[in-house]
Amino acid sequence: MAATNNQGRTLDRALDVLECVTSTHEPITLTEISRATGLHLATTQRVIGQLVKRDYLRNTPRGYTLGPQVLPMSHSFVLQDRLALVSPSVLSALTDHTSLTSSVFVRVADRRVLVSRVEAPNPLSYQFPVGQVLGLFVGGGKVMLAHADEDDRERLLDSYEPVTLANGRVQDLGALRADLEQVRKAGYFLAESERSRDSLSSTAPIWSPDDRLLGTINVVANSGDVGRAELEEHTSTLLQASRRITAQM
Amino acid sequence: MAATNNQGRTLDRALDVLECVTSTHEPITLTEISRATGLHLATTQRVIGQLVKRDYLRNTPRGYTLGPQVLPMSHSFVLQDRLALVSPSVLSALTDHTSLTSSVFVRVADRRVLVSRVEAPNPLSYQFPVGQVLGLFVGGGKVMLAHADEDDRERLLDSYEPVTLANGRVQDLGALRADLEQVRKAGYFLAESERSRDSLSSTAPIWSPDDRLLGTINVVANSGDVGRAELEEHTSTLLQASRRITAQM
DNA sequence: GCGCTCCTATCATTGAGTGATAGTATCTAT
DNA sequence: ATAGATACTATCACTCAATGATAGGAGCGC
Repeated sequence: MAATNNQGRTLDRALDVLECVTSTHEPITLTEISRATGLHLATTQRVIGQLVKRDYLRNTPRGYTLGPQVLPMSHSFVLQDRLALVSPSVLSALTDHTSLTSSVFVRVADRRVLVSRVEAPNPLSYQFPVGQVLGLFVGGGKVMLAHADEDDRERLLDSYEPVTLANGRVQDLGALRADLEQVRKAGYFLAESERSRDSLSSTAPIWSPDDRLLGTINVVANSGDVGRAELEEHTSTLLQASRRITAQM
Repeated sequence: MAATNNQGRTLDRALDVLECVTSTHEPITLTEISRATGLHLATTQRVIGQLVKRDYLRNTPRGYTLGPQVLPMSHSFVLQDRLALVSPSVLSALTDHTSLTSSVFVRVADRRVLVSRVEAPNPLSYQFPVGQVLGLFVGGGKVMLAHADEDDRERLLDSYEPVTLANGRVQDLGALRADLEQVRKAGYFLAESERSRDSLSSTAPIWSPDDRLLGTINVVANSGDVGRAELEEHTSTLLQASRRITAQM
């Protein structure tokens, strides 16, 4: 599950367990965790015991789930993190101008995580989706991947396997590389039903004042409501929103 | 900061560090964390190094803050936890009937944590407050304290120091005990400007089908908008909402 | 310059984490 | 009922990773 380093092993293993329960969005049993993480059953049990004692995990009849102790951390993160603090007002303005749902993602390990979102006037889902984890190989994830360090990017691409997009197309490594090149050239990426069907999204990178990649910002629409050309017209607004965030960092 | 057990020490200490950064809602330096947790500087540094490497902490110029890796855990918790899943619909109905903001809290260690909230038509704050941590000695916290196990409750009361409520009254141990008795007798608690000024709240316990305390549910209003008598009238609605949650657990 | 604080790196010691083993509980199938 | 899975809990000797004292850099103010 993670690098098998020999320093900080105990903590690393505990975090492996936590992330294992996190990525499974259903209750998971002790033995399943043990298998998924590759840890000895006894070790797994000891770690879990500690995490349960401190309310990071909870033991339900159907297996272990995350415990309520994880909530204060996210709450505190949102109050501490500069990007999370700055994003909402910029996203509100962006959604006002475009009437589209807008979001900010940041890179976490080999994924991206939703940090802030403002729903369009006609909201899609009720559930608060902050913390949702998505991949780097489809849709707006490509923007994050395109601007990653070269060695980092190549490491990720080495493990890439072709996937079928929501629009039916099979995306092989060549097509992905072409998109990444396109992202770097154009400065944004417009995805047509890549991650979910009948949706269009446009994504731009967010840069720090010293030109490091902080995350991505995007707008998303239903294909029925908005056409590709119409979305293209919002490109300058999107890029401007990105720069407004940069200015406040 | 936590029990100085000799089993699971490494993990316990790491969690101490995490919770230390969590409770401080501002960046905090290495040495400050070392002092606050009582850990050796070298130990603190090693733990932090691991947590940073895995994006649970982040190193800003002004000190350490939480990292984006904490967000997926909360997201997953909300998708996994029965109470968090059930609460929103009940809270929506409660807010519809009362026109008041309604919330569900659960106990975490010696505190309570906001798990779900539905804002009143005239929303108070924009910021998403789920994960906010509050105490057990004021306002709705008393409901949670009143129904805790006796030894647990006495342990908490042993460390109690009189506090000044937002309404100006000083609450000594006797007054607190009287309120707890009142909570158990009446089955709910009406607080007048205890935690924050010019606010009224009414809080009821949430029971599991086998009569264990799961959390609390409450409604809160501005003193200007709603009087005490008016809030009392919503008591049966509040208790009914609590029972609706119990029925779905 | 000196002194102070904060952070990083090194390394011998040791005790906490480890994992094999055995024991218990629960369920299904026959 | 009995057998036989499967899932979980408890025990304990070994050993390797966590520990913390120490020393070394980096930055800041006086």
